Amino acid sequence: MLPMKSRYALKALVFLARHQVDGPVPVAGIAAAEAIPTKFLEAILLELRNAGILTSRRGPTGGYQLRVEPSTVHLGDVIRNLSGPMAPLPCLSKSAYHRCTECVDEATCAVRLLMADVHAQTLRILDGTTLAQLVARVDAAAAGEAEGQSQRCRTPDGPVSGKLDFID
Amino acid sequence: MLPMKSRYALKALVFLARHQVDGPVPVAGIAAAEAIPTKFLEAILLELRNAGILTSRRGPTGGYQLRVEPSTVHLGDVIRNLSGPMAPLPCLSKSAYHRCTECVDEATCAVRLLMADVHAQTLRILDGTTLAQLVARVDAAAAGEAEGQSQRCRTPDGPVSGKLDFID
DNA sequence: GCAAAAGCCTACCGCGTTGGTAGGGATTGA
DNA sequence: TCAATCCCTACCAACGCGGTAGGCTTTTGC
Repeated sequence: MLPMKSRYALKALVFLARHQVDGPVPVAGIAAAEAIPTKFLEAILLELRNAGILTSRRGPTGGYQLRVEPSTVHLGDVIRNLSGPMAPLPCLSKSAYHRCTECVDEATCAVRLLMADVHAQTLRILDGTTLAQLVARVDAAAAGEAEGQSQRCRTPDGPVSGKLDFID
Repeated sequence: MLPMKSRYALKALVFLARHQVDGPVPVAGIAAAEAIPTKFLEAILLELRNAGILTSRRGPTGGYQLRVEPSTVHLGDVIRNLSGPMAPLPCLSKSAYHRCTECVDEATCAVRLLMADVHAQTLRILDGTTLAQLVARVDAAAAGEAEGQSQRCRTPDGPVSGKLDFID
């Protein structure tokens, strides 16, 4: 499960990308628009600021604002900054690697071989997608929804999106 | 993070696939070979038995044994049975779907759009890989290791395995 | 210069899940 | 009948998650 912290952060970033021209947006405004607990969001935006993604201004007319272009914000970094490494096994994390105590031989560990693929695909998507691309996809989805789904699957430079039909 | 339950289960299944001909294998034997706490593994194998993947026999010469062919065991099902749905968001799970309370519009939710791809790829790999294939990959890795890595990347009908170089 | 609006900082906390352990009962083969 | 093995119930400590509370600091507008 993706932690609430990361979910809220992504929503807030999309919101801020949309309101770039408006100057600083106060936390309360974002919280209200996206239905996020205000004080919790406060802590999240602070972390994003410390990560260099946002800037802040205090006092009336203050608030948060993107520091960099949406096209340079990689979503994997956002999640990593807020919720730590995404590796499904400690032995697959580069930034926080450590051996699985139970692993007899890492090179031939079945679990590791399997999850390495999962991890690679996850990173390909999350680090390969920027905030700008995500905003574009939301726009496309909104357009498709409004126009009665006439233009489905218009995912720009999009991921596989094949017709998978697995459970869960 | 993949829970220990699922990791242990996968290791045990690979072990059992290797020892199919030996008849039932006692829990203690698997636990010793794979460095898994015995009583914990006991509970796990019981669940796999209730899921129809294993059979058991009691008394001396008893133990656990695969009930079905390794080529019919899909690893996604193993993980689901032991650790529940794998969806990164509740609104992406088919078996345990429920709306995110904070989600204003599900169809245009940025987080959902993004994670849907991640989830699809995860399912493609985990539900698309069988126990038999996993055993084969372990063998291939062991062979490659022994032969001084002369035959790398021989992943049979394998996943992408491109040269990704992301952090974490 | 003062009030109000906003960000910043520290501390705390209930709850559920994870990763087990303990102990014993039920079966079954030698 | 003994011992190995599976089966079942109960319990439990530790940790992370998802917040909440309360106050301090900076800045703007009047």
